[in-house]
Amino acid sequence: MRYSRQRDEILNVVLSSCNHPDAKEIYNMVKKKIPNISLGTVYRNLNTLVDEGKIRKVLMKDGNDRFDKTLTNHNHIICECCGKVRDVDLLLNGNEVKEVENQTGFKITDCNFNINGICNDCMKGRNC
Amino acid sequence: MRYSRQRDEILNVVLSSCNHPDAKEIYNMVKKKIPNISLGTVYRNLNTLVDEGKIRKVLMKDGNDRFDKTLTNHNHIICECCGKVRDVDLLLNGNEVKEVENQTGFKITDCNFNINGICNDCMKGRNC
DNA sequence: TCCTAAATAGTAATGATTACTATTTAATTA
DNA sequence: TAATTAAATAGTAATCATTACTATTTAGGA
Repeated sequence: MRYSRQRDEILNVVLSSCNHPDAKEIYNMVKKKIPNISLGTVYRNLNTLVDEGKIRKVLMKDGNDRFDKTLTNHNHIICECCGKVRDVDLLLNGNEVKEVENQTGFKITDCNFNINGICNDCMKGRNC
Repeated sequence: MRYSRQRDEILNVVLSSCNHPDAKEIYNMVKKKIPNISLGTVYRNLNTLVDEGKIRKVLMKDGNDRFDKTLTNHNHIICECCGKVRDVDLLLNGNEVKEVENQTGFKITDCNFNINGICNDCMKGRNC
């Protein structure tokens, strides 16, 4: 793995993000530092960084995946109204894992919750 | 909602499926009865049937969604090796829902688990 | 049978992502 | 320090599931 300024800036953008940015948003942020960076470079390096375990990918049901600087085990809740993504401390406990494994004969490797809901702002009509 | 033979056959195919077929597989099955059916018609009617609550959509992380005849609340476990999808009886219980709602300020509308694992066949080297 | 809006077939468009290729560059070696 | 080479990039084309569009067909009521 060779150093590249592009990958370095991409990592910085994700690590300094407060929300869960998607590839295009990351691309636009990095462009401020490296104006001629290619979108393909952003995608390639995001995947590399995920493979290295330096960031995580959040799979969205509309297919527009997002990226996450938080590495501790957690899941996400997504506002159906405004699309906001929030971290959630909720995991399958050991008993639940065993129960599913017994029920299905599968060996669980990982489990992510796609929780859908309405956020407080949208509930109060602030957004949509 | 007007009757159409196309929608009727599409529903039949999903209801008589044992696995969780995707749109292309459904299209190919229906083509045996209605050779000149359009793929767009299959997609449109699958979405209509989902909206009507007659079938369900299973969101896959590769973006190639599948369809499910089972309407009772359940989730899915997916084999990372062969792609097989199996139903799982596992839901958030009331306490977990409340806890997440308190933690996030979101009102949960629905929650689906994307559980990944290795199925028995693949574990025994039968598939991949 | 006639009429009209709903549904279809066939094709084009969309949009996120990946693949491809000539060029650039990190970093090793002489 | 300069030459070398494989890894990484920029820019563009391709992919692939899905949706949009439009002329044509059709269900079902008058």
